[in-house]
Amino acid sequence: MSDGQLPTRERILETSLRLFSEKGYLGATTKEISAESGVAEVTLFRHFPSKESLFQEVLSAYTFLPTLKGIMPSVEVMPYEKALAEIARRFIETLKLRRDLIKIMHSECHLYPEKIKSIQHSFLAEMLSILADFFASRRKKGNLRNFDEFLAARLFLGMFYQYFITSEVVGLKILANYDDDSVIEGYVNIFSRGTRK
Amino acid sequence: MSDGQLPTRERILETSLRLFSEKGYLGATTKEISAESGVAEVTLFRHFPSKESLFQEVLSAYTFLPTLKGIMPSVEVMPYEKALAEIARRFIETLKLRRDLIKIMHSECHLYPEKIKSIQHSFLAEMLSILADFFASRRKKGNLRNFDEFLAARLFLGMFYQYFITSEVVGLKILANYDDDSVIEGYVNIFSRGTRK
DNA sequence: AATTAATGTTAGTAAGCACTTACAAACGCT
DNA sequence: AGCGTTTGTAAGTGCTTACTAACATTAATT
Repeated sequence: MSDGQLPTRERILETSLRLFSEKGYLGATTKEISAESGVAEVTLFRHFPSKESLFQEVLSAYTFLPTLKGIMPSVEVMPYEKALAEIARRFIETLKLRRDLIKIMHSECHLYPEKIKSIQHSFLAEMLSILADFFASRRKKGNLRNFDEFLAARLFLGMFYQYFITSEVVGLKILANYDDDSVIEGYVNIFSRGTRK
Repeated sequence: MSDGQLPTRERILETSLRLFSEKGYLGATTKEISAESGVAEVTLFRHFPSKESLFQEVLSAYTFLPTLKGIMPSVEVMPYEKALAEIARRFIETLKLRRDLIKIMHSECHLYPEKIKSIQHSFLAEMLSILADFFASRRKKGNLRNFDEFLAARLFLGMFYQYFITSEVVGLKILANYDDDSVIEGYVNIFSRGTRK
C-alpha cells in the first residue's frame, strides 16, 4: 500500500479515543489499543509512558472548542424562532462530530473528575455566555420578555444535550418516530413562545 | 453489638450498589465489596455465583418504579404552573433518592446495554405517558394550546433530568448560585408560557 | 557504506483479578 | 447432645493486566 497512513502517535491516539469511548478506561486494554493501531505494544509505551498519560493526552488532543461563536453572526438577522432552531441544529451537529469524546466524558467522568470536569465546564461556560448574550441582544430589540438569561441558556442547551445523549449515546429511541428536525422544531417552538413577549 | 444489621445478602447488595456507582463495574472488585460488606470474599460467591450476576441483581433489586403516578391526583386541582412545579419537584426528589442507581446506569450503560436500557426505557416510557395524559387533560379544560404532548413531556422531563445529572452526578455546579427551587421556577415559567394559551 | 532513529519480536515481570477448595468455627433447631 | 446451615480462614487456581528488557529489523539520512 502507498503509505497514506498517519504517523504512529496519531494513530494510537485515534484508536484510543475510539476504544476508550466504546469500553471505558478500564475496559480498553493497552494490548488491544496497540493491536488495533497496528503497532507493537511496546511502541505504545515508547510514545506514552503509561496508560493514564495516554488517556490524558486523548482528552487534551480532541478537546473541542465550541464553534457556536462562529455561527452567531449568521443568525443575527434571522427571526427569533428561526435563529433558535439554527443554533440548536448547529449545536447537535457539533455534538455528533465529537460523539466519541462525549461518550468518554459521559461514562468516565467519575474516574478523572478534575480533568473531565474542567473540559466540560469551559465548554459549557462559553456556550452559556454566548447564548446569554444572544438573549440579551434580542431583548434590547424588544422581542423578549423578562427572564434570567443564564437560566434560559442552560435550559435551552440542556434540553438539546439531553436529547442528544439519550438518542445518540445511550441509544434510547424513546422518540423514535421523530427525526432531529421535528424534535428541534417542537422544542424550539415551546421555548420561543415561553421567552418572547 | 446488638445485631441490628441486615442479613448478609442485603448487606452485600447495598455495598455493591454504592461501590458500583462510585467506581463502575470494572473498578469495583469483589474483594473490596466483600470487605466493605463485612463478609469474607467466599461468602459473596456463595450468595452470588459470579460478579456479573451480582451486578444484575443490584440492578433488579433497586429498580424504582416511578412514583409520579401517585402524585398526579394531588396536582389535579392546582393551577397549571403550580402543578408543573410540583411535578418537577417530585421528579427531582425521586431522582435524588435513587442517585446511586442512576450513577450506575449513567456510567455503565455501555456494558450491559440491554438490561440498563430496558430499565431506563420502562421508567421513561411510563413517566412520559403519565405526563402526556396530564397535558391532554389540561388541554380539554381549554388551558393549553396545540402541541405534541409526547414531545413536550420529553422536553419537560429531559430538562430537569439534565439539570439533575449535571449538578448531582457529574458535579458540575454551573448554576451554583441557583438552588433547586429557583431553577424549577425558572424552567417551569418558560415551559408553561410556551405551552398554555 | 555507515549511522541513527523508529519499530518489531520475544520473553518476561509482578501484581491484580474473578473464583475455588478444604476445613474449622459459630449458630439455631430438635 | 447432635445436626444442618451459615460463615470465616487460608491457601491457591489460572488468567489478565500494565509495563519492561534485550535484541533484531527496517528505512531514511549522512
